[in-house]
Amino acid sequence: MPEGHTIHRLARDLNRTFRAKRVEASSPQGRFEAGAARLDGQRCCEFEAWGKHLFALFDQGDVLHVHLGLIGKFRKAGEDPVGAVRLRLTHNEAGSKTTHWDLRGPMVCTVGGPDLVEDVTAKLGPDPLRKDGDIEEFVARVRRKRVAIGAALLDQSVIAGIGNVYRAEFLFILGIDPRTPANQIEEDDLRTLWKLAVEQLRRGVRLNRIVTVDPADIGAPDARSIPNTERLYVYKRQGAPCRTCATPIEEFDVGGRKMWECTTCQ
DNA sequence: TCTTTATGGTGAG
DNA sequence: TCACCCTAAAGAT
Repeated sequence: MPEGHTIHRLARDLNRTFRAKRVEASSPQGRFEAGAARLDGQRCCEFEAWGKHLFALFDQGDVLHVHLGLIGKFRKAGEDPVGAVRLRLTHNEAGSKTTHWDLRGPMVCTVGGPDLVEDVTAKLGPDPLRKDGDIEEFVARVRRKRVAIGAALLDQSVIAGIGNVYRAEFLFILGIDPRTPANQIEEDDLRTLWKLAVEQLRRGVRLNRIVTVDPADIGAPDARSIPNTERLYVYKRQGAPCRTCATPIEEFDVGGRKMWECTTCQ
C-alpha cells in the first residue's frame, strides 16, 4: 500500500527500532545474501524517506535503498520468517526485546556507498513530506510539463510520493479535470495543490492509511473514525454517486493508469 | 479454495 | 504500449 505516506511512516517506525543501533541483517530467501552480509553487524544511523524511496544510512557510509513497488511489504515480524523474505533486519541487544523487520517483494533492495542517496534522489522532484520540499520547485517543474495534470502528478520527477489514489483524490478536491494540460494550470492553483498534498500526506502518515474525505462531509467526528468504505471521494468508486453532487463517478485512463472523476465537480 | 487485483516502475519492442 | 516482477488482501466459487 505504498504511496509516499507509507514510506515516511515506515522510516519513522523503523527509526524507533534501529536508529543509532547495531543491526543484524540476513536474507532468508537468499536473493540478497551478499547485501545482507555487508550490512550485518553495522550500526544504523537512521532511516530516511524521499517520496516512495526508503534509505537506511549506516555509520561506515553504506546505504540501503528500498523501493516497495506495487506489492512490496516491510513489516515487523515474528521469530520465524514466513515466505520469501528478501531482507530481515533484527535488533538484538541485551536488555531490550528482540525485534525483527521482514522485507518481502520489493521492487528495489540494494546496498551502495555514500553517493547512493544523492544518485537516487537527483531524479526525484520535491517531496511534500520533507522539510526540504520546495513549493516553488514543484510549481516550476509542473509548468515545464505539457502532459495532462493527471499524468504530471504521477511523474516522480515532478513531485515525489504521489500515487494513483492521491492524484485522483486531489484533483477531485480541487475541482480540476485530470485531462487539463499541466502547463495551463494557474500558479496559484498549483500552490494550493502542493499545500493540499502536504496536509493530506501528513494525515496519511498519522493514520497509516489514505483518508482524503473531510469528516464534515459525511458527518464523522474526525478523520480517524471514518470507515474504509467512506474514506475516499472518487478512487475506485466508478458508478457510485459523487459525495458532493450525486453524479455517478466515471473511470477512464490518464497517463497509462486508471483515473476516476466526477464530471460535474471537475 | 480458487482467481483477481493493486496505492509502482522498468525495460523491451 | 505491454509484459513483467511475484506479495497478499479481496472477491469469486
